[in-house]
Amino acid sequence: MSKRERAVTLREVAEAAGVSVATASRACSKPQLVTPETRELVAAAIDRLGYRPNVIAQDLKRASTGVVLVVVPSLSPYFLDIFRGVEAAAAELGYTALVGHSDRRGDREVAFVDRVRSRRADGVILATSVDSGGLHLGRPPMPPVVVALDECGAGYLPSVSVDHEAAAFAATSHLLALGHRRIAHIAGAAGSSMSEHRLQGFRRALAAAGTPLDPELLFQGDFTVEAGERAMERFLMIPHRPTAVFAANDEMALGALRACRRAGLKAPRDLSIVGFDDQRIAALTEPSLTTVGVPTLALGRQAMLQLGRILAGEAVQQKLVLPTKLTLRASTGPPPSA
Amino acid sequence: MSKRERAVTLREVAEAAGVSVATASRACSKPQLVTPETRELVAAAIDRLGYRPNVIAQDLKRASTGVVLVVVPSLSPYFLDIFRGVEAAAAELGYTALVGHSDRRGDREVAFVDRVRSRRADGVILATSVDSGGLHLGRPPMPPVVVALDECGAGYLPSVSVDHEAAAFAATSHLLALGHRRIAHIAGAAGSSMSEHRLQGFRRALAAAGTPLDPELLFQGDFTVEAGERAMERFLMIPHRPTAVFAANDEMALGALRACRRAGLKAPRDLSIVGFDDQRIAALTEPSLTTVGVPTLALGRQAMLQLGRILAGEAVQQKLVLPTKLTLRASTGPPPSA
DNA sequence: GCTCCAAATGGAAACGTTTACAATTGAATT
DNA sequence: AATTCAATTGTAAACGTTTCCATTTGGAGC
Repeated sequence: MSKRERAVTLREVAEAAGVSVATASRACSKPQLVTPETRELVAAAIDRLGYRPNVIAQDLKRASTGVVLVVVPSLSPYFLDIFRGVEAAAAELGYTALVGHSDRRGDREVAFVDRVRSRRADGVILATSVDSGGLHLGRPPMPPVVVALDECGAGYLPSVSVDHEAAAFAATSHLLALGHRRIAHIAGAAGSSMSEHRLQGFRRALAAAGTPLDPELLFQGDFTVEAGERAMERFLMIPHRPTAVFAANDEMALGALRACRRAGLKAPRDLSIVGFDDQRIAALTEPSLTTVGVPTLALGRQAMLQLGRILAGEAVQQKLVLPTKLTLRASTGPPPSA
Repeated sequence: MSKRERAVTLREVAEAAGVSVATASRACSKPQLVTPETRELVAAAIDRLGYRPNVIAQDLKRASTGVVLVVVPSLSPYFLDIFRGVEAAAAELGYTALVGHSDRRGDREVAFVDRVRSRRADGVILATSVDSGGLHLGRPPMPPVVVALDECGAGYLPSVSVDHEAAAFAATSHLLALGHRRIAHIAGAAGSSMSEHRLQGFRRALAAAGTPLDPELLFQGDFTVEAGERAMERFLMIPHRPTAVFAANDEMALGALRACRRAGLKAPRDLSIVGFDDQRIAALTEPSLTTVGVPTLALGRQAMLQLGRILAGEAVQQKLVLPTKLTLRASTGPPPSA
């Protein structure tokens, strides 16, 4: 233990000011209940002794901490945008937001939710794949948790998300409209419901256009740049190779782009590429990336507002869905044959 | 307030198990002090009632939280690497690390340090520019704070950093050795001691080589990609333009690179560029970036170890300096005339 | 001058733990 | 059989606040 000297308590302040502890407490937190003179007295004592309230004691008494935890799978700019959205809304509601990253490990997710169970935080926002995470929330009562971005497959947790399926449908339709017929898909991490919805949207768009899906044009990725590279390398070895690729996120689209360049192919001349997420980097690549924009800030903001309602004991809408926006940039164009 | 039902307390567990609160407490935290039978009894009751200890109460009693806060200026991958270093060491020492970002705002830094003053955290690691931040730590006793990456100019806080000046000297010397004589520098944010040390190293290298510094070749940046672009645009307008540029971080080097490409210049053929930090992206740019590697993980790790010592009441070495490493990649070469 | 009331204050009980101390056991030592 | 001791448990006092309740005070209204 530290040999740091004991901190100043409210008792000592009260003594120094010549008032009772109760009055000192009131002077701090409910100034209107105390005469201006006593207020002055206490303020002077606080200043003189360098008193800081012990928030842990306050939290224990008040049975709440004013802290919400935002759990993200990785500390990447994308998720941090969601966090920023949460943070802004949290500030408005008088909460403090802190980030924690789960590294996509279920046990770490549970550890964060446990912080709520053990009263170290008031609520949790999970911007992570709940279903894959093995997050078992155990017996009721359900802790105040809101899922952001993804949704809770089991349906027992409120969520704020986007319609991944519809967005993927739109992205694929864009490629079809440009004239592409052989379109490949690089799927996201297996077991993530986000990945599955995006894949379904892709499938539905092809079906709607009457274009059969060649199983060779489907690659099981995991959201990393490397997966994108491997996928594209595979696609390029197919005799009748695809003229367009729809990746389930920007990172994989980037990997695909890089593999193309290495193979001497230029997008969009030889091949069109579409990403998903509209991460900052998507606008900066060469060529810039056509991608599906996800309203990360709004997602975080709404998740926090939902959580706020839950914490206030209000009822909340179980599923909130925010709109996406297909952003056309330089990586897509008509197929080479056209 | 929430209409959530009151949580199960240790008292209820004790009653259910037919033992005293003290025994129940011991069964949880000091199992060796209790007979196996009682242990069983308590465990069963805990399970039956779904008891979770109230950590806030524990913290209050123990007068410590086991939490350390890592304050970073921005949630960028670079700082998150430092965080990861802290996190790993924290886990070894039995602490939990949480990130907070200050947005380079002094008041936010102070707010985080205040969290330890008000006992919500045991210590703080500041991976941020202390001197510019207006962080006034007020009267003693000094809270347990360690500065990482930067150092505390005023010298009243222990720090773990690298020798920015020597690293900048090495980077500049590399360019000189390649034959460059007109070398420009894009400086970091004004008021950051890191920026100043890097600038000094640059100056000293030129001086050591007997090369005078043209004031036109010095640009005051702020660590952003945009600053790098603007700097390079300025440099390219100079009649006798530089053949090499040393940027105070990778982001600005990237901006410079991009401005070059737009101007139709190719690195390293027409111009050499050196960055600082060796962020992940440095290896992925086209061309890949020659840059000064900063041991971010080790920096975080050592900072946490220092903090651990302080919290244990041990004396610590005031300044710890870790080595950097110049990583040669594809963005540097001999000047065009050579 | 008396009552009544609001405002200001103090005393003390909470909040849910941990732990110092005391009390109770039963076995081992003499 | 008396003594000592370790092991196990219980009682109660903390930790630093907030807040309920009671008490004191000084006017205002009669």
